[in-house]
Amino acid sequence: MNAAIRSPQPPLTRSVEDYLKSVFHLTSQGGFATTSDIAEMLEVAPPSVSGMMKRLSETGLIEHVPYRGVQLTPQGRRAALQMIRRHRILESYLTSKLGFDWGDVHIEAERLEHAASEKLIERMADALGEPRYDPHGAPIPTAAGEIEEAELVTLAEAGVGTSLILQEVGDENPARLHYLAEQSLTPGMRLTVIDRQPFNGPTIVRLSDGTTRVVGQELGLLLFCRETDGE
Amino acid sequence: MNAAIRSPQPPLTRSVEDYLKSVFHLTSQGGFATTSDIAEMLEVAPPSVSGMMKRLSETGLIEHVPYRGVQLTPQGRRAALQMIRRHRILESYLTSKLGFDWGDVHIEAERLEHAASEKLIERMADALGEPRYDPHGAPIPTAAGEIEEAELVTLAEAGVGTSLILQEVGDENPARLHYLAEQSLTPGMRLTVIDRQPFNGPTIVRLSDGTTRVVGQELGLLLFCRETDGE
DNA sequence: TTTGTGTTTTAGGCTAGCCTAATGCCCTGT
DNA sequence: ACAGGGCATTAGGCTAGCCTAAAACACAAA
Repeated sequence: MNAAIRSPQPPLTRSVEDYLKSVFHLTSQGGFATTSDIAEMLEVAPPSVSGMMKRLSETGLIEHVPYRGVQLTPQGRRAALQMIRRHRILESYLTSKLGFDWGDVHIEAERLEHAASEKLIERMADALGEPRYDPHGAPIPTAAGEIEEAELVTLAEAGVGTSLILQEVGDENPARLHYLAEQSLTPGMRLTVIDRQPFNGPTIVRLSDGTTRVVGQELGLLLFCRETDGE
Repeated sequence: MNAAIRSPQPPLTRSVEDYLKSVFHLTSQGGFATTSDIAEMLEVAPPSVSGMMKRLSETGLIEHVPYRGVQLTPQGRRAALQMIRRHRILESYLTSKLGFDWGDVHIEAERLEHAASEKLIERMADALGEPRYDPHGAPIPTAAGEIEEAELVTLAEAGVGTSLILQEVGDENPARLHYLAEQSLTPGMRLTVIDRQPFNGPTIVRLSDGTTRVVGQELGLLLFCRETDGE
């Protein structure tokens, strides 16, 4: 039927792309993303989310269980992962090729990810040598839509005495990132947990250069680490 | 008055940026940009242009003479030149740093120019060594908003016997650009006009390598050249 | 001077996305 | 078992930007 021919994937709007990313992040630990969580993440009012969820479930990008929340369909997940790939490749490119600070790249990538073509992203990935992690240590989905899922522990909950490698900084706040970089708390750093103060107190770690750091709980919860006892 | 504090320049929307660019291009030879010319350039209906012109003249970006056309105010011109700078820096960066074909960069830059920050553009310009011309030979406005205005003659109207340097290709059509590149008709090329057929016929030119090209009027009108008799 | 033609503008309508206010649903705590 | 609180949804409205159809205008030609 001639009339039935329609674009296989009517291009998503910027808003839709943002909603999909939010749902992806909010459901990455499983479960549903709630209306108010999405609203908070995107800084819109909850009714705006309800409206959008309705549209997105009509177009098959999400599954909406009224009064419970939403999850991505396979199609929605694919679109979300594509956006996350774009975002992380852009962040990587901006830092390593254009001298951007790792605290500043998020906001820049946030705008560019909606405008960059597939081709541009792949050229950038190519120029970078197909990076697997972005500047914050977050895994970059492949062009095919696969993403690494590692079991990481936050520094704030790592056992005293364990040896760790700081894998990922789960934050995009420029001020916090700037501070962490000053403290050499960047992905790849080897850490040993020396001590932790009680009552959600700070964690004391030794770095590979022998110096120590005192990391409060707020920051400790953002530092995702891999245990490396043996090595 | 506290309440009177407002952002000095409420950020322009994508549409507004596009309209300003159109008006700039359409008035570059002086005079007014007409509603229908703008409509054609932006591929929208004339009433949409009327509506936008009304808004833009209220915000002081253009001067609207009803039933006659519009011109940019100094403020509008500044904004337009900034967009054109962005566009041309992006085109330059994409071609020289990311291996894009000069026929493909226009469409990519067209989307990125609305998303790229000032800072990104300046980093790119810096990485390129502050280029003065884009890949098509068009002058890049300075960050301060100045643009070179050269007196160029099109190949189709250049006198037989004159020596020329191809300065700028006034087209963004990928197919035509691809063809011109194949023919080595790219900015910087030295040409000598050998002959021209009557009745808007083709121009025959000799290139610096001694080979000749037969350039039809349609293409000839897009090749802007500088005369170089003496040198 | 009037008329005709083409362009511009006005009128009225649509969608995407956002908002606030009002209502509806779920679930927990008594 | 149900009352209340909190979250989600519906109702109704707004702006930007687009559209088509109708009206207004300018200007040239008769």
